[in-house]
Amino acid sequence: MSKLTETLQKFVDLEEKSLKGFLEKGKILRISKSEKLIKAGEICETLFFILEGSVRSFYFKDDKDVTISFSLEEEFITSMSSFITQKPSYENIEALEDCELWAISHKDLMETLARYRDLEYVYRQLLEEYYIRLEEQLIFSKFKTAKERYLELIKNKPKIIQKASVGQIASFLDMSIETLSRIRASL
Amino acid sequence: MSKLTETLQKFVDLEEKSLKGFLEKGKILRISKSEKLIKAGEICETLFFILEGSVRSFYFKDDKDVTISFSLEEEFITSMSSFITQKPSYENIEALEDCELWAISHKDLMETLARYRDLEYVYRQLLEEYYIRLEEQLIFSKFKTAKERYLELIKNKPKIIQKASVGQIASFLDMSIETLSRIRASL
DNA sequence: AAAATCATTTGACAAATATCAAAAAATCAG
DNA sequence: CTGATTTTTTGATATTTGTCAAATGATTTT
Repeated sequence: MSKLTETLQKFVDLEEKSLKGFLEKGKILRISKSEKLIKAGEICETLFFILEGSVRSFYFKDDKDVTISFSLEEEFITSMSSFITQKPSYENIEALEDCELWAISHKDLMETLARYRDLEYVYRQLLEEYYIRLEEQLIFSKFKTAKERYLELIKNKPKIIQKASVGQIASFLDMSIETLSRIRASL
Repeated sequence: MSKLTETLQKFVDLEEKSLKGFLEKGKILRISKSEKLIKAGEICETLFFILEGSVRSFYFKDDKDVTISFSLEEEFITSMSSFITQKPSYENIEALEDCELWAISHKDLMETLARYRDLEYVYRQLLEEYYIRLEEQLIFSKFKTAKERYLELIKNKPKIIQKASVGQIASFLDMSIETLSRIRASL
């Protein structure tokens, strides 16, 4: 749990009561490999923080599933667009391995943010951080070749290589399974 | 200026003094076609709102410039990562045509957000909106073919077709000038 | 352990797009 | 207006990556 506290305190020291108010609104939950946190078509009511484990977010394109992101320990994860708009999600999120998560409902989060000014400030900074990351991902996908994208993934999230299947990684990197297999063979 | 007010009020009715406090921190500025709002290498100190005109954001890849986004009237624009982190920008932003902008400095914005709670809330919602848009763009670029990406641009931002050059649009859509030219010929 | 299922690799070929070169069209300067 | 420059289009070819099919390897089930 201190992982969550540390992540929150990265930006500013929160007052004790804000931190406490926030933490006690959440629940710990454990899910096992392949279980879904969020299902396409449903409204995403929950923001998760990964205490242990890793998850994968994906869409369906025709019949195949296409990976959008991988998230590891100490990251917040939700179907952002569904969580924010409270409309049905297009995205699925599933556990890549057994996970321990901290979870807070949309309603509780909104109430907590409204109550504690310093928490609202932290939430804003989190949003900013996530925005920048997404922007980096977009630019990265524009500028790099298939091989460079793979090498970059190894550098940034090496753990993913062990935890996700070739198919999941390939769709994340926007290439076919075969192309990824050939890139790996060439290294 | 009421365009800016409307955009802010889209989320919640701001108190009169918050709105006033915010608006009077900004300045109106006019720039002519091709002038730069933000230059790569410099720290981006300003958040702009486009009252009239349109702008283009781009990076340099080797020697060529690659368009990252187009922004039209009634949108906020800045080099988000530089503005947020206050580190040098990798991004350039230039006017596609003569523009009228509203501009607020990072320092003034931060002070204003700290002073007016309801403004901070609006800023958060703006961030959320921009996040969702970026996410859509990322997914969109993953799922569509060259032709579909062009048709989507026509649907979403038809004005851009008139205002930007073929080269600018091609790099935005992640294809060569020649491919774009052929797609246009085939319609 | 053998059979069955699933995931990954390899090969042959096809499709999409990029690159290079040149022609045509549009824009600009004097 | 006219020649010069730039932008866009068109054509020929090369490259990258995808698709399909088969082979190999790994994992699970009985």
